[in-house]
Amino acid sequence: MRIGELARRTGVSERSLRYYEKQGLLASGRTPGGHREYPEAAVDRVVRIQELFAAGLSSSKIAQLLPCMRDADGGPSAVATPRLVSALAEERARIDRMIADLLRSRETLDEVIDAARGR
Amino acid sequence: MRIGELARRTGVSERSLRYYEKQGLLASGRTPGGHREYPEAAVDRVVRIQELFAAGLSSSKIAQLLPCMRDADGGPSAVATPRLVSALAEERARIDRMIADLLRSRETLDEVIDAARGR
DNA sequence: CTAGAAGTTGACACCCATGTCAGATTCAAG
DNA sequence: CTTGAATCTGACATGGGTGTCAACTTCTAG
Repeated sequence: MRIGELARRTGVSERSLRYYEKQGLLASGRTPGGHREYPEAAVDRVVRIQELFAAGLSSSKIAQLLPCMRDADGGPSAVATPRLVSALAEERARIDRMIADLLRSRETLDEVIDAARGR
Repeated sequence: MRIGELARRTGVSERSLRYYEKQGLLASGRTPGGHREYPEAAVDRVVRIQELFAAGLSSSKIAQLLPCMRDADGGPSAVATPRLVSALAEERARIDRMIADLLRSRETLDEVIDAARGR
C-alpha cells in the first residue's frame, strides 16, 4: 500500500511516517517513480512504534529494539545483545515508575471529580 | 525553607520551581530582600505537580486543578466547576489510554528481554 | 494526452518544560 | 565590613516528534 493509506489506517500522519523511515524505524520499497510502497505488516509495525513512542522511548532505542521483536508476520527476530537488554531493562523500570505516577494522578483527578459531583 | 532546599528535597531543579511559580502553580513568600520562602507543605505540592506533569497535563490545566485538590495540610479546597470537571474527565480518559499503552509496551519489552535471556 | 489526486524532498516553526549562562543582589558567618 | 554561598531576573538554547508550506514529480482515471 502507499503512504496515504497507511496514514489513514494507522492514524499517523504522512509526515511522521516519513520521519520514522529517516530514523530507520520503518522500511519501504519504492515504485519506479520513487513513491513509497508498504507491505501489509507495516500497519502493525507503525502501531507498535507509536506505542513505544508514547511509552517515552527515543527513536534510537526503538530502532535497536525493533529487529528483536517478534513481528506480526512471525519473521526471524534478531536476539538482543546483553548491552541492549540492560538498556531495555532500564526502560522497563522507567515505564513501571511512569505507570505508578499515572495511577496516582488518576486518583488525584478522581478525588477532585468526585468532590465536585458529590455535592 | 528556601528554594535550594526545596529543590534538594523534591529533586526538582530551582529553574523549574521558578517556572512553576510563574505559571501560577506554586506560591512563595518573599524575604525583605526578595528571596523566595516556602512553607513545609510546598514539598508535597511540588511532588504532586511533577506527577501531574508526568501524566501529561499542561501547566494551565494543573493551575485550574490545584485549588480543587485536598492539600496535605487539609486546607479548604475550592470546588471544580462543571466545565473543569468535564475537562478533567477527558484527562482521566487520556491517562487510562496511556496506562494501557504502557502496559503493552512493557509487555513488548519483556518479550524481547525474555527471548534474549532465554537462550 | 490530460487533469487532478497523491506523493516527493527540504526547510522552517512550534510546543513547553527544562538547562544554562550572565550579571547583579542578598544572606549569613567570621 | 568582608567574603563566599545562595538567590534573583532575564534571555537564549535544546530536544524531538509533529505541523505546515512550497515547488516539483508521479500516478491513474477518463
